[in-house]
Amino acid sequence: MTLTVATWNINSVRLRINLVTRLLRQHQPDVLCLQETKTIDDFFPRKRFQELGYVHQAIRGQKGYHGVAILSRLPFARTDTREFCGKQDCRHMAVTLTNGIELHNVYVPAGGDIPDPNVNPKFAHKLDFLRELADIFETRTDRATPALLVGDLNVAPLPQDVWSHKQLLNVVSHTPVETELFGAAKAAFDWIDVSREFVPHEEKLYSWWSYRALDWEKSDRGRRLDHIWASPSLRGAAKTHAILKPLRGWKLASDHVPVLARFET
DNA sequence: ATGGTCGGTGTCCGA
Repeated sequence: MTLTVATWNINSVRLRINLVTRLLRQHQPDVLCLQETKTIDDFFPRKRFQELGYVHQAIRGQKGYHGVAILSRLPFARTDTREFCGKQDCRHMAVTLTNGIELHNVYVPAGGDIPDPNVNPKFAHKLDFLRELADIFETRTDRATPALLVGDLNVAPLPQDVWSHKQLLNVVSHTPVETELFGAAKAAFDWIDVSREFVPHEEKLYSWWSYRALDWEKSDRGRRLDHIWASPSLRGAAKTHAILKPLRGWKLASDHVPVLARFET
């Protein structure tokens, strides 16, 4: 089995379809997981992906906000979507490939600005979402199933996943309550943090740079919000990994860059 | 300590 997977918060798939096709041509992943597609399914540019060989498509979008999609050259045995926190927003899509790998594409709520669930319902939603993410896999008994969980998880868990650990401890995405719940979700299925299998914890590693910087590259105030998790049954299977930082410099860039990994068993 | 920029259901909301 070989599988190359890519995840990218695209921040409007219709606006950036040309960037997506450039990524697919250059890197040719088998499967691409998108978040923040920001379109209803009727307007999703299915044909553009079909033309590039990504004929297997699992799409779940809504008007204006959120939205996830899995575009694949490999066929699906099944597709599934979950409504986290009892909400209808489109934040999860799962497929099982015919090679047996189960793939979850997740878009965790950003959580708003104020890191207090008592005054900020968006932050409360984010914490609930992370708890549910832990619960789903905690209760699963089929630990042998090869599985991947990728997406914009909107948490930078490690001190070196942000430009300043100290200055971001009270900033949503890096608060202790978030990183603890993130850790619990990760531990619930013994998920492997694939990016950190390749890059030591002591090294800075980011996948997102704010639009608000005058010069994103010069200030380099990034965060690692986008993740690829692999189940323990895939330990050692990840052979290559990349976070495509140069794409942040593309014209009309998303504020997130793609994360890629290649698995071989 | 603050403000800064994006995209879309656009003169507001979510990120």
